Amino acid sequence: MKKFYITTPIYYPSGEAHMGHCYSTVAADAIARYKRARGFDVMFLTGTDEHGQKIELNAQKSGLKPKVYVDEIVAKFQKLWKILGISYDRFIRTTDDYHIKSVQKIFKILYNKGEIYKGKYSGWYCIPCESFFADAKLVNGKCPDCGREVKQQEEEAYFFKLAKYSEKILEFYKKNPEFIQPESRKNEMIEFIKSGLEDLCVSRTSFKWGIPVDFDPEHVVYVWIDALTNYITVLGYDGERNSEDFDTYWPADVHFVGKEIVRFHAIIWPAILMALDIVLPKQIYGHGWILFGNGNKMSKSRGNVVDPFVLCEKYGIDAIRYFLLREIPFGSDGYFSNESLIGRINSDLANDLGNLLSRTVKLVTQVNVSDVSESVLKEIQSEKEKEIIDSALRLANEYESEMDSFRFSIALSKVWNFISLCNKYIDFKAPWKFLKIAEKQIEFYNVLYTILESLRVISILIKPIMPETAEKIQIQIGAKDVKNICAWEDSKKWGLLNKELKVVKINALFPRIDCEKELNELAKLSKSEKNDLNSANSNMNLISIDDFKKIDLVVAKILECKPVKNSNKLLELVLNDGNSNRTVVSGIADYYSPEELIDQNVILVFNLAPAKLCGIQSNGMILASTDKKDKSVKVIFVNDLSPGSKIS
RNA sequence: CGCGGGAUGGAGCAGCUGGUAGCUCGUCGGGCUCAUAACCCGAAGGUCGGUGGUUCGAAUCCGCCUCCCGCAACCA
Repeated sequence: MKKFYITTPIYYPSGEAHMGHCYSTVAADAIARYKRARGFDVMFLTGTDEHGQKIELNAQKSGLKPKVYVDEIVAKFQKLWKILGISYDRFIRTTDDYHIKSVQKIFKILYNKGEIYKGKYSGWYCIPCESFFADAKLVNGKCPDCGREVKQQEEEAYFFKLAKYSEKILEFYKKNPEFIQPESRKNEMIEFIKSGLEDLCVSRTSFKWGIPVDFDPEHVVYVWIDALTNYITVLGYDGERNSEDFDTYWPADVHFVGKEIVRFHAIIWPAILMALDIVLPKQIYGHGWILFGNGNKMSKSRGNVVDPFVLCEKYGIDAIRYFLLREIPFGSDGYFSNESLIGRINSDLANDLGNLLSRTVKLVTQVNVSDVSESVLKEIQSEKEKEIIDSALRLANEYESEMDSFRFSIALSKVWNFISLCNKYIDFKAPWKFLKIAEKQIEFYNVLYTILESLRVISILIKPIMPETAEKIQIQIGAKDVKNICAWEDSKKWGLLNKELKVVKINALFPRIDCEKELNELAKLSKSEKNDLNSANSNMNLISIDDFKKIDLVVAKILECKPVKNSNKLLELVLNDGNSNRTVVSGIADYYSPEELIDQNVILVFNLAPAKLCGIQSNGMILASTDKKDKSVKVIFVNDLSPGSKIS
């Protein structure tokens, strides 16, 4: 049996699962289901990448141990996958015992081979902050966080010899032109490599939440070797002996990843594998992003609910799965809005597909003949039927070739073209005219049998993407419990349905949604969510009067103002605070021209630590507000107060 | 000259190995009544960001320009 190994990225559980996670995962699930249907032995992997400083910090903030903190979030991911019908075969957590052990072994092997060496990471170190900073990050040669002195200091760290693989990787791209998809991302990678790779720092001592390097426990393994190796450790690879799963499924047929992490998968991951003498995965597919709030006023004012739990519950998982894969071409970015979601549900799912099924089933209940023989049917088939049958039989192959290249959107649109053809066919034949004419019953039957068969084909093809809907269709057209008519290959055959038509009328597949009403409801929902959040925050973040007194606020007059070079957001201001002048850089260039600001009095945060922005030192900040209504930024002017006045 | 993506009827997109500009949604008119006010037919609507060039002919190739959006730098 041919195997197919597909993976999603392992997600970082530092926050809730969102639409973006759903996108990669639903896509991978659709392919996994599709390949299984076509007879592949599929291994579909997803999971979570649970180590690192950010998790450590978040856990600390919530007063939890890191593992307890991630356990909670990971459970939510798994719950969401269950709701969405994600048919993963394995779920790896980088905190799983077997993974930890394998990573330690892999690290050691690479070290023994000389692929990893102990080196010195040098940089500017701030002792109180316990942090390293690069040259560019320093402010006046001092710590950007606390403003204190920093020292040039060296820290031990392990490095992976990434640089030496530059040529080999480029060569690999050449030999395997399909390795990085889509094409445009490959060019980016090539450019990146050509600009020069450096060895990669693969251990940290600055935080503890990670897999300890077992022969040097001061260090924890940094994300690269910890996370990327999940694709092989899950199969039982531990660097020493291969496991049965590894032999069966590796190399991966495709890693689905977001475009932001293509680089890690296309450069670092291959280098690690080369160092381990393991063959490389066949393909990295970098899909686009789902974007929200495209400046569309309508959707903004109405609010967008993007909580996948809420949306699945409201519209059903198949609608969401369909929308994600149909609306946005897999390689490009696309916008999500409640409006476009409802639009798709109404026009594609309710009107086209749902209604086709509904009208057909109703008509079938009114036909007065059954068990018409094959030969009689063939005899009365006209050009129109032949056109439908032809298209139906072609459809599966076309669909396959799109799905094999992960072009979900095009694959689906082919199916929907066919659905549209079926609707046209019914209208052309107008079978309802034959309803009460006895001698026309066979023709009546013929039309309906043709559509039922078409629906059977459709249901098979959409099943990987819309499993529930496919099943509902098969029940209604009487195909559910009939053997050997709804497997994948049956989509390439005609006339499999029982000639004795048996339909089951149930509820509409996708009830039409009143768009206006629904959008208002969703807006209310998102509003109440926001309010909950606000009230929660106000309870959590109370500060004392002493905290407030730490901030010195002073009225200052803007004397000069000019744009900052190489920046479209920053303005450089010279302020007089009553005693002296100082420079402040402010990110308000989008909202104010320099002329508007000169001679105005504003509120200055007097004792804010200096910071360097675009190379200019900023001493303090001026107060401004983001308007709740239109999100514009407005500086708070206090022209009736004189410069130097204290605010308390 | 930091890197990259984009500018096509009201909206979202396809076309970009050059040869009468397409799709979906929306709008308007008509048909049908089996169906989830669904379905079918038809129409209006674009000098394909601007400009110069190559060509018999350019949305499609080349030069220049303008504007948008990511990333990077950075919104103190």
